[in-house]
Amino acid sequence: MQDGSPRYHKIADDLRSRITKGALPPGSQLPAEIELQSQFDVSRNTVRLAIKRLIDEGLLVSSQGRGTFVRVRYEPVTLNWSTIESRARHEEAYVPGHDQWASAVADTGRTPRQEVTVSIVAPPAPIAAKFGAGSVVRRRRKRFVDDEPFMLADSYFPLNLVQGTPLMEPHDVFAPGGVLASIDLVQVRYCDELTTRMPTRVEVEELNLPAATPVTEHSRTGFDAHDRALRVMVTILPGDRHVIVYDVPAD
Amino acid sequence: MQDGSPRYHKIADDLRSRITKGALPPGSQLPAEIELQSQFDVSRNTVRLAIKRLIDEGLLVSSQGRGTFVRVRYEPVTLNWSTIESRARHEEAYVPGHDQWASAVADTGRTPRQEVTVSIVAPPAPIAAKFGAGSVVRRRRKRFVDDEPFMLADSYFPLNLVQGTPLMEPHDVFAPGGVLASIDLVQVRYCDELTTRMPTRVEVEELNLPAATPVTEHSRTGFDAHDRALRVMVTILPGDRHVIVYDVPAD
DNA sequence: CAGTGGTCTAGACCACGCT
DNA sequence: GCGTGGTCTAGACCACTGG
Repeated sequence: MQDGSPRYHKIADDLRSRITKGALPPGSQLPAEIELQSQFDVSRNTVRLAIKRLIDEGLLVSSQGRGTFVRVRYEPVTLNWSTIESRARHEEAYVPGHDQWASAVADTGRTPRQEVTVSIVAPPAPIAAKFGAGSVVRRRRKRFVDDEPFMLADSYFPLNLVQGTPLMEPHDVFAPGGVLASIDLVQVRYCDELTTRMPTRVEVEELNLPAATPVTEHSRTGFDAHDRALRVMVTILPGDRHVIVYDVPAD
Repeated sequence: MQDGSPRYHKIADDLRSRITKGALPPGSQLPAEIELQSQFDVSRNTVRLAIKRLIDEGLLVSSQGRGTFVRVRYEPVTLNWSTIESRARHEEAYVPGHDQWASAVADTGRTPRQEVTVSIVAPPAPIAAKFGAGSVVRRRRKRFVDDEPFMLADSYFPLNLVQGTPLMEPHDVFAPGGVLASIDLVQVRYCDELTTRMPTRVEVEELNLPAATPVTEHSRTGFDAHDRALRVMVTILPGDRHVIVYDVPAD
């Protein structure tokens, strides 16, 4: 960069290149701010501006009382959304107690777990747009990996379709072909919509997200043979720990 | 929030609620920092911390000499990647000079444009993993909407497949069924991988991205009937202006 | 030119994690 | 208790935008 760029940019550039060159490997601790202050001969605030810049790029994390560290990336979980609810695939590869997400996590040598809460709610606007204004059942799943919060998955069903079924109970429901098949509703196609954004404050706290971690909001609507929406599943996938895959046939 | 939270959090909360309640609509200007300083009776740095927090959430943008404004969101462009290169679809809906991206942009009343540059390069690692180590042709497209940079799309082809074809020339190539069909190569399936991350500094500058704008990196690999990779297309989609759609048949 | 945000200083005290 | 980052102050000057 030119001479014209501010000092904290140059300090950030210096530290960034130390990181990408491997002189500061993931997990290693940066020199204390006081130390950097004298190394670069600037005030502490200027050091902090440089560090903030790298935190915003997702390269550093800092925590009060401990220090500032080069960020350690999660090993990503790969989810193939074109087969995740395939009936055919489930018949061939059904593992009791594991859906595809849990299997993908277990494949990386970690331990998946989920907490389920079920409630009857007035539908939020995007859900009402698909089902109409009637009450809906929300099955909220918070998914953990090695006991750390990892992702959120909310499923919405029209109340009249699921009342009195096992889906109303706050337990895991695993079944070949997915939860709807277990109550004799057949989805013949899905429509998935993906958007990418910064997390809300609530999501940051629920998922314990480090700074500069964007999320993908994945919304899947399942339809039956009469093009009636049976279910909407909204998944919040932190970008630092997921890869999303689709297999697409050409026609 | 409790009394324990820092002052700049409370100031941010106050401003955030003014924004979400509509008292500060998109595009409106915030009071100057000096003004907020006396309104909240804090130092200017504390005001700046609060503002930075909201910038990081994507709610505000500020520019030197002009002021700080409530961020105006783009009207998103919706891309359906399950039909974007469909031959069937192109035969029915072929518009000369428009691919699906350009059509999606035109649908929102804006004007699409792209700049194409072609070069022969050594393949970057993820590309080499799919094609092998031979030289590849990179067709880089920078796409604009109303003359503002909007997204990046790089296509990679093995050199031997495209040498001497129109794909080597730095012009738009539009054809029913896509560019490969135009040189008699037939892709029978695609594999798409999506990841979400913060943009690199280079992407921030190329795309003129506001702070707190994450990107989706979409990578599509096309295969022929012998499962040979014919092309890899890597697309960088800023999260504030795109919705990605997939239609998925159940099986 | 006046007014805005951007950069920078040199201090101070607080909150947290560790040992 | 010590060392870390987190919060906060009260200034200063610079760089850019717009009338």
